[in-house]
Amino acid sequence: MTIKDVCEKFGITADTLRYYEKVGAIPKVGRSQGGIREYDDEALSWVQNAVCLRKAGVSVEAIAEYVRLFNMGDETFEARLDLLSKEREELGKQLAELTEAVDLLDWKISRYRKAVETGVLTWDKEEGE
Amino acid sequence: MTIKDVCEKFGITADTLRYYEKVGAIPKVGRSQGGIREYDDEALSWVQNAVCLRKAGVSVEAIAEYVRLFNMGDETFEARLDLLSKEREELGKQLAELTEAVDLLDWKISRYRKAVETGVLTWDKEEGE
DNA sequence: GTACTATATGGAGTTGGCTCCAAGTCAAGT
DNA sequence: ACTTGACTTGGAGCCAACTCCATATAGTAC
Repeated sequence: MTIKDVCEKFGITADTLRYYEKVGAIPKVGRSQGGIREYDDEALSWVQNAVCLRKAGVSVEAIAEYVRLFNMGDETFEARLDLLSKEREELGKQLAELTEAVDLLDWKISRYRKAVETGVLTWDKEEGE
Repeated sequence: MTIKDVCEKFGITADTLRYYEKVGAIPKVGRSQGGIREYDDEALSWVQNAVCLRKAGVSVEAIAEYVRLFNMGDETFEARLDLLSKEREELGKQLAELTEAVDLLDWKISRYRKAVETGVLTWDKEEGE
């Protein structure tokens, strides 16, 4: 699979993909004789991992650290577990903050729907809503 | 309430608070004769709004746009509703991506717990887990 | 009033994560 | 073989959101 295919598959640019490889967020990708990247299934699953975690806000640095530990072999199971656990904890916090913001927005939106309807904006909670 | 109190209350720096005011993510805060910021309840709720939305990843620019519309008065109910709805939609996507990443991490963590226990890392789903 | 700490301002600097560019190489079509 | 378009590299540039700094003024304790 070429870099272009991978880009399309994951909705990211070739530059981003090369950048991830450069900083180690994915392991080195195999090349053709000509030096062109060829993504196999394993490479793809690394890309998927990186893209998924990045979308959730995990830093490129943390992802790269995981890859580094992975490449060091079986001695690093615990270190990897620690790393993943810490990141998981962060995402838990992030999830709580996101939920809070969603609630805030939903509340405001409900008030503005009413305001658009009635011409008056109120922040009072009313009965029967 | 002084800027320091507000910082402590929300866990952000004074610089950030001044920055939010400068770019309009919160309305101008009242000052003492000497020019020192004095946050009243209304100012506090604007700060809370900004902090909550920022933590969820809403851009400073979007928050400032909301404040701008707010200051324009009742003519902008619909514009504000549109803005909030769009941001709400973004947060919905973000929530889905975050949840996906959490699931990924939880799965990996479960595998690594087993690996630390047994010395062998496997990615096979097993019966009875 | 003096000393000391907090705050104000404008503007420069930093960081993370891309994003773009130049110059060159590779691959596919004709 | 030649053209055209995709891919390569190293490195520069960009943007959002802070973060830091220098200098000056305000408030507080004694």
